[in-house]
Parts: sequence; C-alpha cells; structure tokens
Amino acid sequence: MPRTNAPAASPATVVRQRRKQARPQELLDAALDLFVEKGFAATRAEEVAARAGVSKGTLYLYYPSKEELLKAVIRANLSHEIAEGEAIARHFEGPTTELLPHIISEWWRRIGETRASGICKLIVSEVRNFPDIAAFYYDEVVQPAERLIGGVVQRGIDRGEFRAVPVRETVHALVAPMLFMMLHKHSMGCCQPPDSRLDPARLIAVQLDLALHGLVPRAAASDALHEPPHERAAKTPPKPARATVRQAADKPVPKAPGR
Amino acid sequence: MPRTNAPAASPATVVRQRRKQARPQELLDAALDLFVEKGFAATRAEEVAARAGVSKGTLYLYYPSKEELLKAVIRANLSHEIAEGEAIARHFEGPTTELLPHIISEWWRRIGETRASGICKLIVSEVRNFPDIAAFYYDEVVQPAERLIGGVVQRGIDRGEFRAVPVRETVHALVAPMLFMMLHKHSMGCCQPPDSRLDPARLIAVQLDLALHGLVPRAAASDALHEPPHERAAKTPPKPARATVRQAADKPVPKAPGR
DNA sequence: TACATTGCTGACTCATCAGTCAGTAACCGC
DNA sequence: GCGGTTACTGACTGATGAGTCAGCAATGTA
Repeated sequence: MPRTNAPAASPATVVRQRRKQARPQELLDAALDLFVEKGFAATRAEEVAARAGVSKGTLYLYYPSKEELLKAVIRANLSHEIAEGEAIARHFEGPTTELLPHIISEWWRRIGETRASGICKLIVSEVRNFPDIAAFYYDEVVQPAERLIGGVVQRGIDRGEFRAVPVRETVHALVAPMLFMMLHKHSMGCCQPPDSRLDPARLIAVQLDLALHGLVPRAAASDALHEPPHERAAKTPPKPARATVRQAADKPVPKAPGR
Repeated sequence: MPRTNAPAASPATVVRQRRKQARPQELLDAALDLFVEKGFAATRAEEVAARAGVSKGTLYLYYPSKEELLKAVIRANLSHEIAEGEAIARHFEGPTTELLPHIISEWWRRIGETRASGICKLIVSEVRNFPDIAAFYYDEVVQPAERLIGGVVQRGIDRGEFRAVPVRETVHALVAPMLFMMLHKHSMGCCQPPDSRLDPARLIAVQLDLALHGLVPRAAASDALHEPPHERAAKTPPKPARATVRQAADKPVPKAPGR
C-alpha cells in the first residue's frame, strides 16, 4: 500500500502540469544532455526525469526502457541535417574551392555548434554496448555524410579543380578535425580553463586552408585560392579576431611569394 | 560466517598461483581492455578480476577502489612514448618534410596500433566524470604532444620548408585524423563488417600527403615533395595494397599533371 | 612434520537504481 | 457541482554490483 504520507505540499512546490505534447521532446533534450555529460550507464533515469521536470514514472510512460530512450535520443538528432547538406551541394554553381568551405561551415554551424554535437561523443562511448545502434547510425549518418563530402571532393577532381586524390581517405582527413572538435567540446574541452580552450571556428578555418592548399593542383593554386588571413600569424600568438568559418577563403589574394 | 560450502574443487580448476609481482600489470591490462570496450561505469569489478585470472577480492588487494584502478590504468599508459618522440625530433637532421611523416608514423606504430590507443576513447568518455583525470592527462599527454608536433611545424617554418601557418591550429589539424582513427578503432570500427572498415595506415598516408602539400610553399612543392603512390586512384576503389605509413613520401615523383 | 607467513578466495552486506503500479490531481463535458 | 477520463506521481520491489573480511592454501622456515 503505497502513498502512505501526505502529498508533501511543500510551500514552493510547483503545481504539476499536464502537457502531453511537449513531454517527449523535453525528455529527449534532458537525456541528451545527461548522457553526453555523464555517459549512458552513469546517468540515472530519475535524473533525466528530474531535469525534464517530471517524475520517473512519467519517463516510463513515454519510453519503455532506458535503452529505448537512448535510441530515441540518437534517432531524434540524426539525419535531416545531412539531407539538407546534400541539397545545398546539388544546387551550388560556383567553384568547388568555395563549395567545400561552404558545406563545412554549414555543418559546423548546424551541428558542431548545437547540442547535436554531443551525439558524436555518445556514439563513440556507447556503440560497442549497443551494436544495433551502430547499424542505423552507419546507415543514417556515416554513409550519407561520406557521400556528401565525397561527392564534393569528386566534383572538384572532375572539374580539374582538385588533384586526383583518393576520395574516401580524403573525406576522412577533411572530416576528422571537425569530429575531433565536436568530441573535444564535450570532453577535455569542459575541463580546461576558458583561456586555454581551442577556438573551433579558427581551427576549422586553418584546417580548411591547409586542406585546400593540399587539394588544389600546384599550378592552379595561386589562381584558385585566396590567401588565408593568418599568413603572418605563425609567430605571434593568434589573436582570435575571428569571424565565420568561411573566412578562410574570403580574403583578397596577395600573389604567392617565392613563385 | 562465510565459507559455508566446500572449496568447489571442480575437476578442471586451475590450481591458483601466487604471483604478486605480475598481478598489478595483469589487472591493468584487463581493466584497460574492458573499460575501453564497455565504458567505466558499465564494467564490473568482478569482470576485470576474472579476465586477469583472479577473484574480486584480489583486485581490491591491489587497488583500493574501482576509481583508483581507472586512474592507474590511465597513468600506466601515458607519457613515456611522448618523451621518446621528443628525442627523435631533437636528433633528426633531414628536411622537415621527412621528419613530420616520420614522427607521425612512429606515433601510429607505437600508440595507434597498440592497446594504448584505447586510452583515447577512455579519456573522451570519462573525463567529465573524473575532473582530476583531466588535469594530469592534459599535463602529461596533451601538452607534450602539442609541443612535440608544434615544434616540428615550427622547425619547418623556420627553415623555410613550410608556409607560415599558425602553429597551434595546424598541429590540431595534423593530429585530428590520427585521434579520429584511434577512436574509430574502438567504437564504430568494431561494429562494421571487416571489408568496409577503414585502413588506418592508408588514411594516415593520404592525410599526410594532403597536409604536406598544404604546408609546403607552392614554389617549393615539386622539389620538396614526392608524389604519393595513389595519384591515379581517385576513381578506382582503393585496393588496400598497403605498406607502412611512411609510404606516402617514399615513391618517385611523376611530375604533377595540369601544369 | 609442524608452524608461520602471506597471497588469494568468494560468500556476504549494503547501497543504488531500473522498472512497476496503486493512487492522485488536473482537466473535460455535462 | 459531479462523474469520467487521462496525465502524472513516487513509494515500492527486485536485481545488480561495489567493497569487505573470515578463512584457506601455497610457500617458506625450523
């Protein structure tokens, strides 16, 4: 016989609300935050419920188990961004040396900078415990993303804008720094004093510059590429005079020295 | 009053051994494997003991708690590799376009290919739950590694072999694909059919080639760089006809096309 | 062979937490 | 107001697992 004592009408108690529509999303948001922060196994179902402002029982009304909640979190934060990326790539008309930075900066803006970036850490930490998650993550995210970036690289090669690099590996070399930043943000990045933290946008800009210089055939380089804004910055500590990631290919072009 | 029933002398029982010297390392090895595979919270102390061939009690004779075991695991797999890297870099005489691939391939050989690569996933997954781990990981690994690679990049710039890129960001762009591979190996990589898996050595070779092409000033490029072995591989799916990572800068140099 | 030392064991305790369900309060239509 | 419906609650249950400790057995010593 439960419910033995009075309903704990503590003075500050918020009256409980009935909001069936909003619950699932609130629970998913709370769960994403906590799973990313503490890991799946170390997060208690009751914490998730509490952060979403409900009781544990309510959580189990919407998701049958903690594991299903995890899957729902991952499912809810996937896919549609990538589809949009594909559309952007399809309709882009300009040179690939502009398309690539554009795609990358959009990715960072829409995923890297949002809570969705946490999914990445979640996957890394948990796939091995939940093999079926691996399958749909591979199908829904890894493959489409590879196809998207791979398509752009191939476009560059086909149009003679890029050297004939091996596509798949190049895609990984391009994408790795971004994934690295996403993971960093949710792991070591949280433990460092703010001043020693990495500036993601700047890192991505530099990496893009490096990659583009590496992709473009040497003869074409000085025509196709704009000089990045930091050409002189090697010695002086980088004043993060940042702007958007796109910056890397935005500045006017002082003819390459030592030609 | 414990020990109620007989000592379970099952026929196949291996006689238990007294090996005080070897235990700690065996326990650390077992713990590393399991923590990396399942995560810290999801690994039971008894499993670790079992994998090391001892009982749970024995584990607690050597390490006072599961958390201390985790710290010992991380501590035991750090640092000295990096110190060796520093030594290599200091004594190297040749051009930086050779030193960089050399350092990177050594790193992969000594860490990426060994069980130590798992530490990386462990850190990513667990730092936020154990903030004091972050501090010593940053001091013992992140900083020294940045100094090592950063020193090499700076050497290249000083000697006029590299463009004047911003060092810190470039270091991250160089290192990210390797960290990515290390993480991949212990997460998604385990869940994919062997034929669709990434070939780490090949990825690293391509990424190095890309980075070197991006680092080297354009005028100097065709002199300083050897052409990578895959210049024709863009369309044909890369036959992983692998060799060592160093390969990337080892082949003779067919003059760049599209000149 | 008898005794002492010490490396090891695993049944036990107790705290924690996933998942349940009898009961309660908000809201609706009348 | 009143009865019915539904969203929500939180005490409870059962399982699991960290950490303990009384006792055992391998080895050393007399």
